Amino acid sequence: MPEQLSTRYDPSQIEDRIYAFWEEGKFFHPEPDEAGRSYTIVIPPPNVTAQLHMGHALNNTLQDIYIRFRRMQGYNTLWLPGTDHAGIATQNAVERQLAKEGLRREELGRTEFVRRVWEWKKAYGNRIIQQLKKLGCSCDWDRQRFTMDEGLSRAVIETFVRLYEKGLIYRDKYIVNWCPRCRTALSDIEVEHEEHESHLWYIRYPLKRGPEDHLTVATTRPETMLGDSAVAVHPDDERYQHLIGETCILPIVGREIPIIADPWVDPSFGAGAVKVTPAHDPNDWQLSRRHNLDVITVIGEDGAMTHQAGAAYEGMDRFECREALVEDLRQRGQLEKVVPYEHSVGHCYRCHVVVEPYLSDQWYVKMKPLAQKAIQSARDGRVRFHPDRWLKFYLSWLEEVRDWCISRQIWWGHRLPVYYCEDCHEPVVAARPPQECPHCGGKKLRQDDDVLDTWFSSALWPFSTLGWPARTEDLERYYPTDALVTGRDIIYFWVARMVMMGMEFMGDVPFKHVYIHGNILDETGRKMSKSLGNGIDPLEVIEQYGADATRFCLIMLSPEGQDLKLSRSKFEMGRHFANKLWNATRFALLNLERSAPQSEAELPFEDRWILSRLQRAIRSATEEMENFQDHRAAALLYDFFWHDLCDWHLEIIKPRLPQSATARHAQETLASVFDAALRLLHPYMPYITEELWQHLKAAAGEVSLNAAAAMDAEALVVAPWPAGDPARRNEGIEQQMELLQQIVRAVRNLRKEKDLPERKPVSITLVCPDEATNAVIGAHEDFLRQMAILEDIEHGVRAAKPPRCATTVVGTIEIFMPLEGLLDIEDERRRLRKRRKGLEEQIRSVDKILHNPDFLARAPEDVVQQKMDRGQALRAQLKVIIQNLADLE
RNA sequence: GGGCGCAUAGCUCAGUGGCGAGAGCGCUACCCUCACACGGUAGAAGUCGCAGGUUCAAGUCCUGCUGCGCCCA
Repeated sequence: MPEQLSTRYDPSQIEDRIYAFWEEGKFFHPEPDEAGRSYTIVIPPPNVTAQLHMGHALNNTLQDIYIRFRRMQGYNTLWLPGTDHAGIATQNAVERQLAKEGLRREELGRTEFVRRVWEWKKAYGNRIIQQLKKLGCSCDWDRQRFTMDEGLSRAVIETFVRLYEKGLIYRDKYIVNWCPRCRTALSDIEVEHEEHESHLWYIRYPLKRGPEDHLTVATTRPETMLGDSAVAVHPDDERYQHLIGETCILPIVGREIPIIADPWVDPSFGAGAVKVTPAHDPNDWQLSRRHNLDVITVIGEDGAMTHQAGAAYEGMDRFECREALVEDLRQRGQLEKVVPYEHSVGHCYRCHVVVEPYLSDQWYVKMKPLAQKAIQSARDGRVRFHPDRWLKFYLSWLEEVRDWCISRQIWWGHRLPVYYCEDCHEPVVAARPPQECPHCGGKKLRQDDDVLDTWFSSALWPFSTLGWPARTEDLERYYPTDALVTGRDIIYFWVARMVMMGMEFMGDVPFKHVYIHGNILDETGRKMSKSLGNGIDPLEVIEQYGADATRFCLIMLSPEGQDLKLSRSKFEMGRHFANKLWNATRFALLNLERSAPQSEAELPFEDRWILSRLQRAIRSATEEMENFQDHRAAALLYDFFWHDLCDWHLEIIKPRLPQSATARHAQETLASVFDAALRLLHPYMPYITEELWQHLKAAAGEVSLNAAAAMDAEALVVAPWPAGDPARRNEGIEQQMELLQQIVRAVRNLRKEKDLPERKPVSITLVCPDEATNAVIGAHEDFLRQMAILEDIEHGVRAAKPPRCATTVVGTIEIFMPLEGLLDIEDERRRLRKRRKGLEEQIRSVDKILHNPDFLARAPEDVVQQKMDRGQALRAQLKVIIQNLADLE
């Protein structure tokens, strides 16, 4: 009850209790057979290893806002949560833990290691889920999924088998991006390119026919020369015509290798001749297929030199070998020169080690046919991006997509449903382990050791989580989902692949809208990262400022899709607003405690005004939310609540409470405006609004206010979104209020400028331009008296100007404040002259426009009219100022 | 090299061709007034990055340039 509410909002007293209340009430859990259109979001599953960071906080706040908004609008709303097994990242994390025990995974063996990862998952995997709850996320936790769950694993196997049978999955020997640290292949997009300042080494390859002649090749990776099997030049390169078909001697190694011609060679690179290392460069590999060259692997899967690299280098790390080799070449005089060279080097996106091109057998998804459908569905507008510029980004990748390497040489993940016959060595792809080889009938089959890329299972997320391949009620009801909220960095990794898989297996897009939000940066504009240590921990922020403040600030600070520079102090704004919300509602509650007598009188002016303003807020907030303009909706609600409701309405009605002829009206208005305001703010600030709304509901019920009828929902989280009521809009009242507010501000300003005490009542005279305006003033004398702290108000069309007074003008209403002995004539003249100058300048600029015949001829009528009105108003004001100035001369 | 984004008050940012260009923080002055000092009232503060162009009208549209950031090659 109200007296229990402290004067400061303390989130720690409320948040956990409210969250438990929501969970017990099962408010987040929809049933597919319930009425209403559905609204569904699947969470971008955080890595099971993850801890909540600011990016998650923003991402999930946005999702929660849309989910809560739609839930209140009456949709059958599902926010499906879960986590992702994050193959490489999780395996790395568990290996680090083992290392502390002095163990390596190879010592444990695969089965035991995987068991340890599951144990680890059990211990730490739920951490981020708890953190999402802290943030207030209204996910349906009963439907929580994990990519390694039995169901999702079945979906993965099913997908693999079907794609294979369709010819869209194949195995090939090819140069892949290999991370020697993680010891696995990576897909193209898992490699991050960085500019490195390095060197270009020019090496002399002597010719066989006469060692005094040589050919110079340039390379950025000299260590690979140990695996060279040719030197290539462009067929049209005149410098080398005579050498094509000859043989040269590979320095140090002494191997004889051919000089070949191939149009792929860029004659402008280095000296125009390139060394060919088929096992360690994708282009060289292609070239070797065309020219039937030997393939010699000199760098192993661990990044160390193999025995094929020669006894001198075997076992050396690739970079160590580079130095040793360059030194050896130098000593033999075969190093022609070394020039500084900047080039882009690939790094593993998980561990940041330099990626090595590595020849191996891997499994691939043939992307073109799948991409085609994904391109089409976005072009057709069945998938829409917000902001829409990301559509181009999405399309540009899909249009040039290369086949996707999906096999990973790690242990944690979905093992490939591929079996090899030990007799005929043919691969067999099957959902269940086959009893015998379909090719030769052999009984001995061994499953492939590799697991699938984690993103392969993530690509199925929008339907695998709903039960696919089974045709479940959930799948029928909630697929396709409505919105996907994510960051731009995984548009390729995840968004595009989900669309491909959704189109392929469900025959429909996985979501209709993709909302791409910005990234969170630190104060200086750098990405927040663990290694820089510049991150702000959202849980600490929640602790310090409250979850609602955290959420509200993230939304207010991040307009659609823009990055935001964040610092801890920015969250103060949210805390202040939460406190304002708390205290204003507390004020309302205190005044609802006593019941006031019924009244037949008409609803007072200020009540009708705030109800009209509320209507405006409801309509705009709803519209903005429907267009994914959450930050605009948040800003306008902030403005409505703080400025219209607290600064004006609450201040005006104070004297009417607790006892007056219209006290009851004030109560009714308070109850209904706060009810609506709390509903509108609920998606952004769910905890505090739920708490306050529960109090409001109780208080309104106790004094049996009509407004209580609208509060019959069990909880705010499932209360209906405020409905617009155009009948409540009143343009005339809003305009009158605007005028009154201007007068109040003008008087306050005058008082301040004349150094009069703020609380001491003064008297004023208002000279109105017409009777209509005079009537408005007359009707609201009490309003002015109260808000501007006035004693006597003289007003009339011909009201007399008092002697020795300060003057100001609102529109064409003259405001006089008698000062008698206090008036400093010189100061007053200065003030009026300054005002005159300002007005003259404005009139000049308006006149300039109005004197332009083209403007009058071409601008729309209402714009012209508006400008003319403005010119007239300014002139009228100027006239008043000049007259009053003359009075002082 | 190609593409995208950003540049508006001291700071962080809103701004959907037509307003005296706004907010929050900070700053100045005065107020602990019985919802709130996490507050109130009033105020100062801006060649809207630069140069052209389109338009009756440009912070807003177009072109070029500069600076910063991101993506792809």
